[in-house]
Amino acid sequence: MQEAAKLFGSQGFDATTIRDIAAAAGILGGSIYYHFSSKEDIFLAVHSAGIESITAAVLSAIEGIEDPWEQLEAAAVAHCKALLSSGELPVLVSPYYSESLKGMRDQLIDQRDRYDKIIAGIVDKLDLPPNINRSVFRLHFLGALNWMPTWYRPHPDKPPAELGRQLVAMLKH
Amino acid sequence: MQEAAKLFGSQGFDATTIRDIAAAAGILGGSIYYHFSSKEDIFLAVHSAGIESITAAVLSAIEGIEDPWEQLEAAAVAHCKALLSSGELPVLVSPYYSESLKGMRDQLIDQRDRYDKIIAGIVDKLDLPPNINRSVFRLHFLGALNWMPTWYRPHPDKPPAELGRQLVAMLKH
Amino acid sequence: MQEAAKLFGSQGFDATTIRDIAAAAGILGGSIYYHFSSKEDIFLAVHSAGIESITAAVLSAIEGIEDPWEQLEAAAVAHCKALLSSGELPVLVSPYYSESLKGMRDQLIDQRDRYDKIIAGIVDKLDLPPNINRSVFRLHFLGALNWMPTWYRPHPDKPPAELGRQLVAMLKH
Amino acid sequence: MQEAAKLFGSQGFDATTIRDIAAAAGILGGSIYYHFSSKEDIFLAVHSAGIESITAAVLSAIEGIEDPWEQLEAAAVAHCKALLSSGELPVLVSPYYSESLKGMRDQLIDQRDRYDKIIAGIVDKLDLPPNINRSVFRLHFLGALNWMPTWYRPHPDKPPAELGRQLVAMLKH
DNA sequence: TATGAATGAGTCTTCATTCAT
DNA sequence: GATGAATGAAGACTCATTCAT
Repeated sequence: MQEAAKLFGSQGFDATTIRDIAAAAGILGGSIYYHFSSKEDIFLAVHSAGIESITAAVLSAIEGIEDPWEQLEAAAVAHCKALLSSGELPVLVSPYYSESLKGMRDQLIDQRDRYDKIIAGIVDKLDLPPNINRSVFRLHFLGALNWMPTWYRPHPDKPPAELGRQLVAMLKH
Repeated sequence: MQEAAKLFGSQGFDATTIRDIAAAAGILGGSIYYHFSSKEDIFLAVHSAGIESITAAVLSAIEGIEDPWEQLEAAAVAHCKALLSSGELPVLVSPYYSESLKGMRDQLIDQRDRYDKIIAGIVDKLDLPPNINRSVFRLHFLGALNWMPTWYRPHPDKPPAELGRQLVAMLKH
Repeated sequence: MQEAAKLFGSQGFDATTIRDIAAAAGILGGSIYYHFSSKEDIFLAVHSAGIESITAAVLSAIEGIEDPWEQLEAAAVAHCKALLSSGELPVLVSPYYSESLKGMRDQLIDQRDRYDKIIAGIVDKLDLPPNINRSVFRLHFLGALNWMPTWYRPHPDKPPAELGRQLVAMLKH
Repeated sequence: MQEAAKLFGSQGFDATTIRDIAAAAGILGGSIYYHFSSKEDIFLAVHSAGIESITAAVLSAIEGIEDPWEQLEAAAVAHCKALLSSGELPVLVSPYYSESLKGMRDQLIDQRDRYDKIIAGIVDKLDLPPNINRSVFRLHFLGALNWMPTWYRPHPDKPPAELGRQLVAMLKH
């Protein structure tokens, strides 16, 4: 599953083949089916574990922090680290960009739901101008974060954590 | 090309087949190759046209506006409209999520470059606290925008334009 | 037809496309069908012209020569020149190597027949040991000649004519 | 591979489809790719085995023979038998007649090289008039032999072996 | 005579999946 | 638990051929 996470995370669902995953795990394609019943099954498992891990990282990061803005910053930083410091990067793809993923759409959304709620909880406590819709705020906040893998290339001056801090600085009034 | 744009935009590159595109255009698969020499070729053409259209929309939206924040808002609104009001929606996918797209990465980035520069021009004139990195600002701004197709479902209360306005409201100090 | 001869001669029947030929002739694929009714048709025409030209070359080369061995040498030299000094090289492929050509087999053989008879006429007059079968002699003679394009690369020390002379020197007792 | 050899040998590379080969082997098209990674791969394997088999046949045929002309005859006979008595006929096609084969040209020539050297060794020891170039001699000798599949049809009066004997008789002074 | 556009069958190749061993 | 071998559907792409203009 670690190997699968790496592959799905770096190549996407369609471009990752069962044989890729098997090879990375040191077995043959067919053997995968002893452990999982389908490619979607693997993806769901990997996705779930990814969400789990990012959720745990965020929860532990905001623990003990009172101020909502500071919580948001801690969450952003944790999210960035989990997403960008590859290794076994959490799959956080959008069902939007792949027809194949659409079949799993509902399950994927379910898995992500708990994480979304945690962020929503923080956003709710934020001191925001009345014209700001908190739901849209959350979606744009997560959107900016999730788009990062698109452009981010490791660089000493801009560590993942810094990108999270900057985002919150941009948003905090 | 309009049909191809719709399909690429809604299903992604891998999941869109040449036959899908041909069928949508009312011809057969093989006939596509009279007009384009490969699937990548079609994508590049569609992507280029998409960028072109969104660029034109933004340029015309900010024309005559002096205040940078107002420009940013106009740009965000134009971007949202172009991206979300389907019809001939501009393909603005991320090469990150598809191995196949990675082969075109450089060309895709080249095409997007001019648009990026326009946004960068606006961001440069913005009155921002010194601790904000303008480059990161631009990337998060565009990231939030580009992630929208992931979650947006048409709804009378939240027209595309409103999402753009909200984003700028969130960022403006 | 000159262009078609060059292409068929250098790439073979299967690898030469109607569009290749058309492009070489400065027109478009479809336009070919005003002049020929099929690809096979073109090939047959080109093949026929090729045989015609090699036949003419050989006939004119042996004209006025009395001695059969000298005739054979003149024929070999003419054959080599026609086959190897490209330009519009005569197509002399073997229906053996291409399933597609097999459909035309009989017609191809008919066309080649007259040329074969000329060589057979020369071989008949040759002073040969009684254990040599003249028919096999002719076939091996032509076989060696026709295989040349396989290995021959233009070289000042070994001009096409010399290869023909050598072959006859090898055979003459 | 035996089936592939037969097909490549009788129809050529282009006209032999993967499905042909698979069907002859009693499996489906896709299954081929478990054993070979491409059509060229199969051809190379078959060609190599063909050369190997003809080489072995010739080596064993000339073993124990001292006289070079007798060696040449033994070699010619072995070559003819291997080439014409189908069964698992060695592919010995010419890269000249197929554009597709040209891509493999160098590898094909490499494979054939060892065999060429064996024949060259025999030709070197031959008692030949000084005006005969031994390299050209070898090429014409092999040319006549390799062209045989073009015209040979099994016939009790002219068994493959006899054709080899005749060729050497024609050449021996 | 030539063009532009389309057809449709066919080609190689890929890949998730199955299953007997 | 794993392997080797196969399946079969699907995909991109090619190309001879057709035909209205």
